[in-house]
Amino acid sequence: MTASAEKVFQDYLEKKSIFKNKDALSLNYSPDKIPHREKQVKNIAEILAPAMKKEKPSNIFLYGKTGTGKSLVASHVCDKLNNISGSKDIPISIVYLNCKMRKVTDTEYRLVAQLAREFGQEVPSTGLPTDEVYKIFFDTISDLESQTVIIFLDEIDMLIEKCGDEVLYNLIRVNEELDDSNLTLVGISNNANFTKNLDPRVKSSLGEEEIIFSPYDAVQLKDILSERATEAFNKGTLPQNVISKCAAYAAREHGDARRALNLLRISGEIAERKGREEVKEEDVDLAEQKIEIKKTEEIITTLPKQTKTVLYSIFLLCKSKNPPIHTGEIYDIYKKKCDKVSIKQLTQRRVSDLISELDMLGVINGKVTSNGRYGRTREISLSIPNNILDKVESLLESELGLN
DNA sequence: CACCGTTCAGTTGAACTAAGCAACGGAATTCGG
DNA sequence: GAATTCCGTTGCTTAGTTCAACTGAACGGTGGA
Repeated sequence: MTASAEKVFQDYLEKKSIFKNKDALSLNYSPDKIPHREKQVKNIAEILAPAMKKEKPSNIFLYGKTGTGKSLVASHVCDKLNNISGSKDIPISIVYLNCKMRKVTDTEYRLVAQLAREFGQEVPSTGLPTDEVYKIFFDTISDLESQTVIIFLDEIDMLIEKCGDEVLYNLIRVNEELDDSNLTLVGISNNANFTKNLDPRVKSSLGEEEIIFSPYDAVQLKDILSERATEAFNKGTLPQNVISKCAAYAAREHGDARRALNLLRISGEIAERKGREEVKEEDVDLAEQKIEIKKTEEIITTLPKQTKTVLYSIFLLCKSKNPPIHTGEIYDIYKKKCDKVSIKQLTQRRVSDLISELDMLGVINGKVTSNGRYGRTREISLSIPNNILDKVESLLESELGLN
C-alpha cells in the first residue's frame, strides 16, 4: 500500500508537468492585458479618473451576460487605480460585493450590514433597525480618511428583484448627506433591461454612465484562451484544436469566457491525472460533463433543506411521469416526503415561492400557464442535463438522509 | 359561427405571527471601604 | 455607595402562515346569420 503510494508520488515528480502556472486559468487571476475589452477598460478608467483628484466620479452601470468580463475589467481598473492612488498618496476605498449571496447580501439589511463590515464594523445579523445599520455605515465612511469610496455591486439585479430599489436610493443619498466624502456606485448586472422598473431618480443617478459588454464570439474566446494558455501551460502540452474546442463549447453558451477557462483548466487536470503529457480533445468532453456536475452539486448542497425536499419531489415526479408537471402534484409528493425527511410541512403558498426560487437558480424551468378552466399553474421541467440526472438524484438522497 | 360569462387551480400580494437577536434601563447582587 | 450582573421590555429582521384578490383561457351556453 505504502509502496504503491510512493510510486505514484515518484512518477508524479518524474513526469513532465502539463501546467506551468495553473493560477493563470483561475477565475480571479487578473491578467495584464484583457483582450477585446480595451475599449471598456479605457471607458471605465476615464469615468473613475476624477477620483484621483478627490472629485466624485459618476455612477456606472455595467451590463453583460455572465463571463463577458465585467468583473474582470472592473477589478482590473480598480487595481490600477489603487496602485496609482497608493503611490501618489491619494486614499481611495474600493469595495466589491456580490449581491446574490444567500444569507449574506440578499436583503437590504444584509447588504448594508455587509458593506459596513467591509469597512471593519461589527454588525449583528439581526436585531438592529435597518436605519441604524445605514447610520453605522454612513458614519464609518465619513470617518474614513479616504473620502472617495467606490462600491461595486455585482449581480445587482438579483437584489433589486428581491427587495426593491430603495437600497440604491439610500446609498446614492450618502453624497447629499455627507459633504466631505463621496461614494460612487458601480452596478453590475446580467440583465440589460432591469433598469426599466427602477425608480426614475435611481435610474437617472445610477445610469449616469452605461457600459455594455457584448458576448465574446468563438474567435475572441480563442484569443483569450490562447493568451492565458501560454501563461498556464507548458510548451507542447496543449494542441491548438483543444483550445478551439473549448472556445467553441463556450461560444455555444452565450460566449461565456469564464466557462471557457474552466473547461480548459479542467481538461488539463484530467489529462494530468491520466498521466498523459498532452491534453486531448476528448478531455474537453469529460471536463464539460464534470463542470456541469460540479455546478449543480454546488447549487444543490447549499440549498436549505426545505428547498432540497421540494426539488427532490420535482425530481421524483419527473421520473415517474413526463413533463410538464404542475405545482399541485409537486405539493402532494412534497407533503409525503416531509415525514420521511422529518421536516415541518410548509404551506403551498410557501412551496410555490420555493419553486420560484429554484426557477431563478436555473435548476428547473417554470412557466405560469393557464389551462383554461382547468386552472392556472406553473408548468415545470428540470433543467438538469439528462446525463447527470442519476448523480444528482443520489446526491439529493444523501443530502436529505434518505438512504 | 362569434360572443360572453363561468370556472378552475394556482399565483400573487399584503398583513400577520413566531423565533431569534440587540439595546436599553431598572432591579438585584457584589464588592471594597 | 459604586460597579457589575441579571432580567424583562421593546423593537428589529426574517421565514413562514393566513387570507383573499386576481388570472387567463378553455368550456359551454346563447343568439344571430
